[in-house]
Amino acid sequence: MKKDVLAPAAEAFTLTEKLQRGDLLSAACPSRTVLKHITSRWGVLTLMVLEDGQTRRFSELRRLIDGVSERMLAQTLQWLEADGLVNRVAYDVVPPHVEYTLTPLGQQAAQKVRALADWVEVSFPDVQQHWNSKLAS
Amino acid sequence: MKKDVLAPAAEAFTLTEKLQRGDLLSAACPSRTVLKHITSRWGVLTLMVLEDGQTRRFSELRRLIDGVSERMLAQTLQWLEADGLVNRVAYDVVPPHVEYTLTPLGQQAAQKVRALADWVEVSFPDVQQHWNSKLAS
DNA sequence: TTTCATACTTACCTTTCTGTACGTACTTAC
DNA sequence: GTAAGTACGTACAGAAAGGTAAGTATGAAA
Repeated sequence: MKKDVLAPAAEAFTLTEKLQRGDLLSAACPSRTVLKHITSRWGVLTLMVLEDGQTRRFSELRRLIDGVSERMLAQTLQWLEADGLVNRVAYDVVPPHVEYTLTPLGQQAAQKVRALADWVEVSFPDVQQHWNSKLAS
Repeated sequence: MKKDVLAPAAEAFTLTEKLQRGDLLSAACPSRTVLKHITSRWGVLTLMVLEDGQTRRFSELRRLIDGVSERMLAQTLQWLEADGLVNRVAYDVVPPHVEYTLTPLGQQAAQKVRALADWVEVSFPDVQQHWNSKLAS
């Protein structure tokens, strides 16, 4: 059984690497991992929900994001947390209580995600129309 | 065409369906399919590359998007074409020649995608720094 | 007293994704 | 003459994603 990898192995690269902008078109660029987390099936929806700045509990997120399983939500939140996009605060109480919020970095990402998501929702009728018109051919 | 055959059901559906905005938070909403295509591993990169408005040949895209296999690029382009985001023009010549462009709808989507991709590339150093700082804990 | 809710984790298994390899029909370059 | 490029389609297989079910400690509600 293998453990889920949250972040790639740490290389001892320093200044040069840290300061350089990622290049998504290069297969080897680790920025692809970040894109993967953000654009993952549940990552997009999670960021979308948190984008309004509200603090949400795990169970709240689970209810808001229709269809996520607990397993996947937990995994997605861990990815986003590891990337520094979401903040996790756990209270050590008996019925567990954990709160999630976006970090400043996460807010930025979430805004881009929301813009895309909004576009999809708004433009969906157009896409659907295209689907329908293709059926006739 | 077969539209007539489907008329009763289709007719009752059309208005509601065409005019309604998608709801990505609902598991059953078909707009999730569109999001899936756009945010798919190669979908994002394909839209990114086409975003500059240039017409690209299949092989060009393959070279620009480092790491895609022919199979996946073809599949991705078919999804985007079916959704009305990209335009495919095939010339019936012997060594195949096919050109891809964004449709107006696709341009809109691509702009949102590019904004997100740009953010990822620019903010990647921050994420990386977060990865590194976590290693110490 | 039994049940439920919380925030996960883990094991197990199914579904989906993705890469590799091969075929094609013909032209151009070497 | 031979190899390479073009834009795919298809079959096969391994990898990854994702769902389901079960377990946990405990307080609160029924």
